[in-house]
Amino acid sequence: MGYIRGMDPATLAALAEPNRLKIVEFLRDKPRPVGEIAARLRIRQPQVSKHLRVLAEAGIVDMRPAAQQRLYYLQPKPFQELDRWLDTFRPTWEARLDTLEAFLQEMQGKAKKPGSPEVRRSKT
Amino acid sequence: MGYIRGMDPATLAALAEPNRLKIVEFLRDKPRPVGEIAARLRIRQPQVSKHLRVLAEAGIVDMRPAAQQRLYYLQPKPFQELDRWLDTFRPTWEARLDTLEAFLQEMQGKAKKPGSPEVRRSKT
DNA sequence: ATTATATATTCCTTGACAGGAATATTCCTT
DNA sequence: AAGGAATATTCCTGTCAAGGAATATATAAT
Repeated sequence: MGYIRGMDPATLAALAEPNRLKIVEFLRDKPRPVGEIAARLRIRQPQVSKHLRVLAEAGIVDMRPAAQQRLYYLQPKPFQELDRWLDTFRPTWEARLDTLEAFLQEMQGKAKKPGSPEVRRSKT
Repeated sequence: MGYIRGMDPATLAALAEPNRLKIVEFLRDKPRPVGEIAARLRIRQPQVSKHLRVLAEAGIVDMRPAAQQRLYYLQPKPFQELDRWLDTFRPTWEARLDTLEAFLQEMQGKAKKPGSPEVRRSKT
């Protein structure tokens, strides 16, 4: 653990596995016991338990025992973290084209070769 | 390709690799040539090219040639997609505790669990 | 206590992937 | 045309993660 600042790759890695992503989406509505997840997603129970462990270690889910069952549910924190991370890209989305043009200009001047090549600009 | 609806795991997989995540963050501000990325992140050039290929195949970056250089820049679409996906969880974040409690109630209907915390419903 | 139900863990095998090193390719310069 | 600079690709190797199968653990019911 760590990642005081920035996005934790572990969160993304946990979500990147297709079956785990489906599990997360299945948990979106309400907590679910392991067996129900396995039945719904047609994954064998041991694999579901393993995936849930990975998700839990990433802080994406937590669990509450209920009799022999274990009710798994989502934790908001990783999603909020991901959301905040995405926020840092919004400025880029909008200014992207401008930045590209500006940067191309800048590059051509800054390129350490004298006699800079001609700038190719796409027509609009 | 595919994934008409829902989140594409490939996007997450591409972002999950630590070096690739750093590359993406480095590209946040403006387009960069491969060599600059390699120098800044202290990764060997071939590995950077490979990572960029993965990112490109995931639609996260695109490229524009400038002389012998290749300027890589971010593509907004995957981020927007990720953002929309996150939106589908927002309702859950807020109602999470309620849902949990409600579900536990329902569960307890057939299985009593001792030590269960008192139910506090913020629902008026 | 024994049995049943629900879940977790272990062992094994296989495939994917990341890094290193060397080489190929592309484009510019002279 | 030849050489140089920037980037891409290939081959190799080690590591790690995911699924299958079997088994262990926890809790409940009888």
